[in-house]
Amino acid sequence: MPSFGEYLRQCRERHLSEGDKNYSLRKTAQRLGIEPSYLSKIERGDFQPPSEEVIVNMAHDLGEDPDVLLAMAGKLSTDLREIILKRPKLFAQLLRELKEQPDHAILRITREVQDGEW
Amino acid sequence: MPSFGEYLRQCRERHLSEGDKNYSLRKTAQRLGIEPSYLSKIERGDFQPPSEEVIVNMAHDLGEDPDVLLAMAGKLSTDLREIILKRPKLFAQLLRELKEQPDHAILRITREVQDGEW
DNA sequence: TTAAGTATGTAGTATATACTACACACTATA
DNA sequence: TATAGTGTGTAGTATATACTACATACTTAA
Repeated sequence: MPSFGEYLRQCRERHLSEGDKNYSLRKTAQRLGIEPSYLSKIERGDFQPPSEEVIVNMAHDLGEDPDVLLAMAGKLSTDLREIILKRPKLFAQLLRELKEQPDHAILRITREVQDGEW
Repeated sequence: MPSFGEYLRQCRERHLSEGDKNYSLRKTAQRLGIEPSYLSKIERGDFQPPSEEVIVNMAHDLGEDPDVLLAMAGKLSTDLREIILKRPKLFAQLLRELKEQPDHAILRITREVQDGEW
C-alpha cells in the first residue's frame, strides 16, 4: 500500500497524464491554498500529512474519497468522531464487535439500517 | 452535563466521602504518575484534559468507563480509531447511517452481532 | 534564447499539547 | 504547637503540529 504522500502524487499525476494541465504541483497547491513547497514535501513524505481541512480539500480537488484519504493520513474525520463521542459506550461496544466481522457483514447491516428495517 | 474536570473531581470526592483516604488529590496524582498541581488544574479546568494514557489510568483508578471518560475529554481511544481507519469507507457509511438511530437500535445490532447471527 | 513554468531545498514561525518543579497557604492531628 | 497532609499558584519546558517565505536549479514553449 502506498504512503499518503505517494498516493497523493499518483492521483495528481494521473490527472496530469490525462491531459489536465491544472494539476501541476504549483496550480494544485494554489487551489488548496497552500505553498507549493509544502505540497512537494508532503507528496515526497518529507512532511507529515496536513490538517484535516487541507486533506478534505485535496480529496475534493482530486476526486478521491475524503474518508479514505484521511485514513491514509491516520486521521478520522471530525464528524465521525463526534457521532461516536455523543454515545461512547454504545458505539465502543458495537465497533469492537464489528472489528472481527468481514466486510460483507458490515455492509449488510448498513443496508438494513438504510432500508429502515429497524 | 459536567465538564471533564468537574466530573473527575466528583468521582474522586465520592471515593473520599466513602471513607477511602487514598483518594486525596496528592495520592491520586501519585498513583497516576503525574504532579498533584497538574491534577489540580485539570480538575479545576485550568488545563486541558491530559493524554489518552493518563485518562485511561484515571478511569481504571476511579472505576469509571475509559471510553466515556475519554469522550468527556473530546477524545476517541486509539483502538477504536484504528478499527475504523482499517476500513474507512465501510465504517464511515455505517456510522453516518447510525447517527440518526435511537440507542436501542444500535444495542440491538450489537447483540445480534454478538449472538453470531451474521 | 529568454521567459515562463516546473519541482525542490533551506530555514524559519506560530500555536498547541502535555506536561514538571517548586513554593505557598491552609487545616487537621498528635 | 509542631508537623504532616491538603489543595493551589506561578513559572517554566520539551515536543509536535501545521504551516510560510524565499531561493535555487531544471525544463519547456515562444
